[in-house]
Amino acid sequence: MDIAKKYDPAQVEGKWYQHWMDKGYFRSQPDEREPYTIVIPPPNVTGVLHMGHILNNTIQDILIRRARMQGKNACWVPGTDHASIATEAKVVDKLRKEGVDKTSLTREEFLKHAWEWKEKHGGIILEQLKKLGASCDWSRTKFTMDDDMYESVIQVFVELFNKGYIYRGARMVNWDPAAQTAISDEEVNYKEVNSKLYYVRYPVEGEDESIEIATTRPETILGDSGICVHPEDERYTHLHGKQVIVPVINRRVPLVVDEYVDREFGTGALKITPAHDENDHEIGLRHNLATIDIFNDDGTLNEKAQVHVGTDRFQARKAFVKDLEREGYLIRVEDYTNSIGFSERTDAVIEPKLSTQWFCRMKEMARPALDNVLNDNIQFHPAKFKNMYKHWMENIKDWCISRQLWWGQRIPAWYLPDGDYVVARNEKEALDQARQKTGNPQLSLDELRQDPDVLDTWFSSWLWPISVFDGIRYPDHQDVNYYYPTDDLVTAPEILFFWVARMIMAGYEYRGEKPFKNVYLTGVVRDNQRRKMSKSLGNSPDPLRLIEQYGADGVRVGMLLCSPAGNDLLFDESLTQQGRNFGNKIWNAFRLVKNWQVDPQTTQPEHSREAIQWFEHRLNKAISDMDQHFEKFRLSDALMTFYRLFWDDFASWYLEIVKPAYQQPVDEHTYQATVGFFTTLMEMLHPIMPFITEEIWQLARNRSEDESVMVAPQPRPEKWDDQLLDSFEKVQQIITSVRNVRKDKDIPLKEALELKVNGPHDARFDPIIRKLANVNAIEQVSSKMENTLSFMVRTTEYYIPVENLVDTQEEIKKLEEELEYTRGFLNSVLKKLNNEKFVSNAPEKVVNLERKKKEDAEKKIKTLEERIESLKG
RNA sequence: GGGCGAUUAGCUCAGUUGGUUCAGAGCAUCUGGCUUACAACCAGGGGGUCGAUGGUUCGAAUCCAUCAUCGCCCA
Repeated sequence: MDIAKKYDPAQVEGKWYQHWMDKGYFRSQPDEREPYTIVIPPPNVTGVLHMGHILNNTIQDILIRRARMQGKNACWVPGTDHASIATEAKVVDKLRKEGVDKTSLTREEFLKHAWEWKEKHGGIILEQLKKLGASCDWSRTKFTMDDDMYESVIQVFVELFNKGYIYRGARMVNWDPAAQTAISDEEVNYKEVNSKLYYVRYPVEGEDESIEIATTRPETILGDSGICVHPEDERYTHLHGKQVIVPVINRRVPLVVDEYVDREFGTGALKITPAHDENDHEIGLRHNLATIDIFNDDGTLNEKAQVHVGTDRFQARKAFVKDLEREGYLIRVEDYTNSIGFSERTDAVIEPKLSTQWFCRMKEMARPALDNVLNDNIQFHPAKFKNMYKHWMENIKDWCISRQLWWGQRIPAWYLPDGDYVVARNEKEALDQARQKTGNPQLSLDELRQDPDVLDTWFSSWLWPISVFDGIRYPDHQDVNYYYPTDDLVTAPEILFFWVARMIMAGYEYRGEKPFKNVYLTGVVRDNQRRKMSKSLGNSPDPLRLIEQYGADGVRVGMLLCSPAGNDLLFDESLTQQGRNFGNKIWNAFRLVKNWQVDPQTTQPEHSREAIQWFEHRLNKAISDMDQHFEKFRLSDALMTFYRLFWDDFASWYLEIVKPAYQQPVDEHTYQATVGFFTTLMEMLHPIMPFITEEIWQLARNRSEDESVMVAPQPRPEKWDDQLLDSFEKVQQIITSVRNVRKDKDIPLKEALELKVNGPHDARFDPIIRKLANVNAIEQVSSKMENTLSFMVRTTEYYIPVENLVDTQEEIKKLEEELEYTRGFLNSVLKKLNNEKFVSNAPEKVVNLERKKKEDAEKKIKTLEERIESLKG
């Protein structure tokens, strides 16, 4: 067989992916088998593949492929979410470049553009995942704005509203006065800026004194409706219950007490502007203070400010400071550094603004979501995230679910002419309700006005594990009954609250059951300087380029090599290279085996027979180790277990033992066993490196058209003998020692040596020692030997007789060093054994071990001493 | 400011309920090799008082306390 010297992933990967697709191996339908289900964390429809996706989807693919090979009915549902904010921003941007202003379009016209954009760009990321080898059931691909998904969201909104969970309320939003829209917290960039801290005096009514406050935003004084001090602050105790006069505009406001106030900051007195500060708003609510909104939407002052009406907020600040100064209220100004929010889109300073929004009550739904994580019905990997989750869930706030956008599920609320509203699944139901509510059967649809806002994208994705199986609209759908609850969710800790927690809530609310059993939390992909990978830094490699260069298998391995669960991972391209090198190693090992001539007449050498036995045991232990790693979601460790098994045990030891001499044939037994090992190894590795394993698995034996490693059973461990493995380890040490002697004394491998053994020695693997160390005779002796080089493995001494090469002084020195170390070791053991408390308190097993150590050490010391004695002659 | 977590070899990390020569792995590094599967390789070697201090214990990388440094979340 002619096999390329270097493995070329590019020639292999596309071919097999197509083959798997053609065979329908990714497809899943409910049947009598046990299901294993993953729903993909839907990537943003605007997105392109980045390293985070590579990590996340590599892990999911490993899990799903492994489950499939374990005989489960594996179903991985792919899809994307509509990402209302990001997508709308992109579409608005595109239109603007074409000279079209969003405000000149109707909602319908705009949405048409948005859908066009989605059709054109929306599927890119899923196509890219195919290059990675992702074995999703593509026939199930979902999008959060698909009709059925849209309908599910609306249904949930209506139902939760009817349950009393959804309500309208006031909320402080991040207002961008330039774009004149509210933006999310994620779109606010905080920057440290140099600003001023203004100290201002507020006269106390009916007293001859003033109270002093410090503020960075003096213009908001115009919206003040109170002054607040700490209840235990003695400086102000005498003022409790007084009224204070807001400077310049002379508004009378109460002085209230609240523990929120930091006595150390500024003067310990806080001005309260409920309309323009989140915390002030809360204090205002607690103390029934007025809410005075002094800004227009464009950031200019309105008539409620009373002065400087129509002036921009920053101009107004300057002007008002002058007013304060002129009228003697300004005490002093200090330089000050604080953190201010800027709009990601327009770079305008964010103005906190009160607005009416839709909210979803969280308290009731949070309860089961918290309990079932705390009691491990749902497990987080790593478990440390439980604490964070608990803290968050116990302090959960209601969820603001409305967004001032068009791209998304439009809120199914219709306002009546009198300002009241109805919530319904559609216009017809809304009208019916409205007529009932108003008692006016003549009311027409024209008189109703639907809420213009859409729902938060998370309000779609929290239903994802249910809605992709159409379980909201049809709770008895066979798909949802079969696949739900799903098994494992793989996602980033950043969205533990936004998404994971809410899915758990929706799961219990709608199915009375968890949405998944395990949550595997990946880290953040960073560069090797610990910087987050980002477009603006340009420090993220293009994943598709990496796949082209190193192969999907190589990229997958590279990703896993640096990804212990939950830790950030410092990605470096060299890891991908390591992955590719590993593929090449496997490939060349296969090339070796495939190029052997098999001769049925040749009898099996003893060393091969023993090696096969050993490797069988070694393999079973490795399978078991890998199983345990997978069970604990320690994918990195599972890979490393295999990596070492293949590279060290299989390639460096096993193959070197059974390898026939140059141009010699191999016997049938050994060949079959070796190919069998290869097949098993490929099956073990397949979930991690799907492509190369398929290529080799197919070439290893004559396969029928319908066979594939991806649907072959995953190897299960049989019993292994630890003692046998231990014996082999000794053999490895012997061989390494002989190699060291050769290197030390410059004895080429071609020159055969003799080996004399003094002490306990299991001769079982002697044929292996003969072959790998090129030893022609291994002989037990009972006395010290002169004129030999020596080494010890455990308590046994080995001699290599070599003429003229023995440097006695050097030998003695080496032995003395070892003697010294062993004496020290014995000493530490004796210390323990002579300790009455140790012997009486420690478990017997531990004490016995120490006794064994003592015996071995004493034996070794004796051997060494005698040897030194004899060398010294 | 509140909460959570981390600190082990040059780098990235393991180290399971305290107990086998327990201080480990991969990479990097050093030495020697093109030995016809593989230089994307082979054979060997070196390297850490487990962040600091104190405590509990017969015994601590592991448990407790304090401190230092770093990170994350929330405000």
